[in-house]
Amino acid sequence: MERSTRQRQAIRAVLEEIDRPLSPQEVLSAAQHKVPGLGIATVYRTLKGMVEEGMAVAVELPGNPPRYERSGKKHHHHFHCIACGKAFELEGCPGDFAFMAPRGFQTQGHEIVLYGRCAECCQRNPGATTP
Amino acid sequence: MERSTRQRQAIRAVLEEIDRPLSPQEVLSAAQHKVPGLGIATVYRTLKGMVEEGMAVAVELPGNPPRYERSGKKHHHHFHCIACGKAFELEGCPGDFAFMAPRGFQTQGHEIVLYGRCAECCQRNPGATTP
DNA sequence: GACAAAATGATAATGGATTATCATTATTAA
DNA sequence: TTAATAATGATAATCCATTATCATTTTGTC
Repeated sequence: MERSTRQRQAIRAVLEEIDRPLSPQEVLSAAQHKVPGLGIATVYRTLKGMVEEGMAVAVELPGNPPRYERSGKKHHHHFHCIACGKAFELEGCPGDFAFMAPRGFQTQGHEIVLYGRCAECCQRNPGATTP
Repeated sequence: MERSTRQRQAIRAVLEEIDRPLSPQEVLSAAQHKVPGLGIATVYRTLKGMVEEGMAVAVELPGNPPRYERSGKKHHHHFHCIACGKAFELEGCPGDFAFMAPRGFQTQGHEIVLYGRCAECCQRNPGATTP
């Protein structure tokens, strides 16, 4: 039977509260503020369970192990900071890209990833930013 | 000293001839037609060397180990077939996506990946295709 | 052709992420 | 409360891609 433990509550809360895809390690760090002794194995187990239940989804960014965000959000994409490594959620999507596919190909979906520096990293080491 | 071996010639030829990003295993299979005894270690070694020389670049698709294509192509993106797993090159790019980044973020690049079925896989199991 | 050195191929070793194990702890229903 | 058992945490084990090792082969030079 599914039991409601402090650990699971903490992990679920973290994914509710932090609106960007989190790696298992990031989930661990954040959830340990709520449940100090929390172990990484429990994080993996809980994330896996949440994905199976449809409560969370894995977000795959090129060259990285999966991160996790809560499911149910509307179609969106991500920003990957090359300085701190964090992933962020972007709002909206510029459209359908099926027209890019060669003749005879059947497009079912797409992924867009922006790379650059997040606001925090731009501050830390200033330069041109999105106005 | 850099020596020109049959193995390297074969691996380089494969990347010239096949215009889509290839995994080390795909490179191995293709190059073994030219050099039967070719080993996977040589493929990894040669690909690594080609990237260092700037002759090839790694292509990272979400959730996959790097594939390799020859460098020098103009800005483009990729299509990933969910049926056969092959990656394909797409022509052109619909534009700049920096406007999608939140205020304060500095965008330096972007990646687009289309998912669906390649022409060959559509044929094998027909359905709607790009007209 | 002979030699020195780079390259190869087979495979063991490595590294990082994820999963399994298992003794201990915590939750839930009675 | 208690009993039954699911969940946890520490860590060993696993998995897979990639790299290192090393005896053998091949290349380029004389």
